[in-house]
Amino acid sequence: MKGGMIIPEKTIERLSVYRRLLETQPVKRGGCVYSRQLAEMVSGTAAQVRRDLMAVGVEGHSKRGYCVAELAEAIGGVLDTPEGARIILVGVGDLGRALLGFIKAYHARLRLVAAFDNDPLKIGRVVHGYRCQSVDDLAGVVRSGKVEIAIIATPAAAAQAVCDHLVESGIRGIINFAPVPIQAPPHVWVERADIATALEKVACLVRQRHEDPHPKNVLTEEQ
Amino acid sequence: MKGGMIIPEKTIERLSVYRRLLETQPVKRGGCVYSRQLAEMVSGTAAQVRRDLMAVGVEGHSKRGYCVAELAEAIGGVLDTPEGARIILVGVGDLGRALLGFIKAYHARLRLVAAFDNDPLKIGRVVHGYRCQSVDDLAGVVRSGKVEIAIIATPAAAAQAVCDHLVESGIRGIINFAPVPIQAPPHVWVERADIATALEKVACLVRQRHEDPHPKNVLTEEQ
DNA sequence: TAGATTGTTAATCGATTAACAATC
DNA sequence: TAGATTGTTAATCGATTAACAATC
Repeated sequence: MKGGMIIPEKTIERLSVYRRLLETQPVKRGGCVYSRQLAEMVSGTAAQVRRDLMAVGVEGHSKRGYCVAELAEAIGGVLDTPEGARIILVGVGDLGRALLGFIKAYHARLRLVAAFDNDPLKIGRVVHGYRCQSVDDLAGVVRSGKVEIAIIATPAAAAQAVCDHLVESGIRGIINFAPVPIQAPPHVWVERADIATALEKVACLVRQRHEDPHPKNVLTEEQ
Repeated sequence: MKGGMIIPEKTIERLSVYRRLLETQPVKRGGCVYSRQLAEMVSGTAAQVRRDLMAVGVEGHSKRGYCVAELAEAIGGVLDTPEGARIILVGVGDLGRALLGFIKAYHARLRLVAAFDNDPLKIGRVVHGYRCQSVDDLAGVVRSGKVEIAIIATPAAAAQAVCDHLVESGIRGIINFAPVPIQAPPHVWVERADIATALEKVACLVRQRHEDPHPKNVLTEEQ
């Protein structure tokens, strides 16, 4: 990949998935994969896989495909912060607990700096090896710990206020699991992770498809 | 909305968000909202909101905007299954527990038919009011309970096998929280809900933007 | 009326897919 | 060589945004 250019959002998502597959699949003979094989694993097309891999700057071989080890390393060069991204979690309920488990599993690439809650019963308790702190300490920790990313796993009612504090403290990216949209300035990337919407979406799509096996798009229907 | 047509995926996602905002925001004076106001709440454009609302078949008023109550009801007509979508959960770990909490909060629109795990210590236990059953009963429950949607919240290693059982039992939609892609036939809608990818994506995007404040797209760069 | 908003079409933008010369 | 695959450009597709007549 040439320097100073950005990789499309969707490509980044797929690169993350490709790498996890490369790391967990049993090693292919010769340690190589074809774009066609990766495509099959993600239910995509070989052309798309090759286009995605263009962005990471690895070279394939017309006979052998791509070297698995080299590919995984090159994707890491695109996705990873060398020392691991510095991250905090706000909201240590059931979902927060689950997220701490995820982060722990990815400890090589993600550094959890702190976890926060406003419930006095939770403050001081240790979850998945991380101690829960008071949200009153949030701004200080974000600033002094050079935290780049925050996960909001609070109830809907608290999300915007937490977001505002994070932005003010210099956060750069937020992953929002609260079932409500939050507003942040354009220099802060907000990733929606809205479970309620995902559930409603699938329920609706499944019903749409059931009721009409060959539906047309409402906005582009031909007469 | 005219019958027999499908609504774009992205529009469905936004309709879900609009409705939740309409239901939770303090009622505007006169019980009306403008497309511009909804747009601001979701950090979108007024044109997009109006285009989305075209699909639900409500009429706005050039002086008053849209009637909140009427709009929320009309969105429900598009999104909701009248009796609530029939859903199951597979995997009652931390994440599964959190999801049961979410589903409980949406009990009017989602009917949890059952929750499953393969851990003998969990089977029989009650979580958020739902009793955990053995995965051995999965196929039978899906078939006899006419379950449309399943949530996979298992470890990565179990996801594909669970998916296969679900598909065989006649499931119509799957939301996959396991950090691995699953393969299903085209008549089954699979929605990715990959937390590991979301974390890696935001970490990468935040870094990209930091290193180059005015980046170009790697694939469409002009010379 | 003047001004703001809706409903809708056309233009733009970005992402996916098709196609194919170059390679082994 | 013949055949499959890569790397890349052009074509297609779908989603977003701009524009504007109709409305109140």
